[in-house]
Amino acid sequence: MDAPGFACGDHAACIRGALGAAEARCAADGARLTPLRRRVLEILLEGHSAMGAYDVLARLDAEGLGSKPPVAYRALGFLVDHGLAHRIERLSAYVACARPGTTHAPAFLICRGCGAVAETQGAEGLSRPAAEAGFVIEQTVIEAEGLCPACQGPAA
Amino acid sequence: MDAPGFACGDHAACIRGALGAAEARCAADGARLTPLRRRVLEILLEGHSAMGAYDVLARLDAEGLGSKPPVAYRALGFLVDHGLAHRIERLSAYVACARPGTTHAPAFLICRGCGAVAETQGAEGLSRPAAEAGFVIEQTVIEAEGLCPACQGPAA
DNA sequence: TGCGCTATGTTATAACGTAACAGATGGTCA
DNA sequence: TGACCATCTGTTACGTTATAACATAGCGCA
Repeated sequence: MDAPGFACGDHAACIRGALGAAEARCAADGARLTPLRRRVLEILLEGHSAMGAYDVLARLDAEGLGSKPPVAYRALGFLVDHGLAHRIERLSAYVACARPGTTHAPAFLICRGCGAVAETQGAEGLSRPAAEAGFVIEQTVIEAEGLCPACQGPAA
Repeated sequence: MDAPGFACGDHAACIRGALGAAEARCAADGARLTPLRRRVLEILLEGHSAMGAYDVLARLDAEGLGSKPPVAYRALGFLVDHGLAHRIERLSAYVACARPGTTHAPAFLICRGCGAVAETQGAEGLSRPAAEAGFVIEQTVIEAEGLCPACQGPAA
């Protein structure tokens, strides 16, 4: 996936790279990328857009890997905790991280036409007002909803 | 309520002012601030922090104004549509707008200690990456979670 | 072997949200 | 005045999202 873009040139390579980075990250953290967790990450990567926890769960169920909500939520929680996936609050959904391995405050562009989600650099305009209010930021949610290039031409 | 702050000097005055501004805004929009909608706005203003739709509904129910979810969700939807309240995605909750009457892309500072929510100016750092990606922004969600000044001293 | 840790499996339920239809209210216009 | 229309409110029923709590399994190691 390109930096702030909606297209990745080679999706198979994109997935392989992300999985490799995820393994490196887990090794560095002393965390275990178990088969279940790895499969959930793959499912998110394959979709290349945000998926609801129950969508992921349906995939797991079809593969015999689990059928109850906590299975999906725990795996997703693990991925989010380790920076391998992000939760999109606006959609109550999850996406694979486009930049695993780097600590970041990501921002997301969400297309309401096709549902694609692009990850970009976190616009840190919040620092100044937070400092003025004496507020200490721990996490940020920065999401924009609109139309991606492909969905702008035809009337939505 | 002060601009980016967590305290309002005089809450009763703060509520009166917000209600007045809401009435002006509805008049300008040709929208009707019915007793139910007005009461929901008052409930949000009294709390001075984010409330879940079901918390609002419980208040309405106690006052005999409605007991079913759609009653609360419709009133909250009206307030959000007219810029009189905002939805905080991170909390699945709602706050009264601190700046009714002005069109804005608000940002929020959410204290995880006391639950207070401060509204600040929308940090528009998203414009540049969006433009680079050819993305047209329609709405933004900009929220930071952390600790307000009052909750930083004592260990959380 | 038995302990302790982490991960996974399962039950049950809580919390959040909405589609669809029914009734009430108030304005307008022939 | 009365028919009509639009909007708001009331209600049923259900769908979606999420988590607490407890049970089971596997693994390393003293």
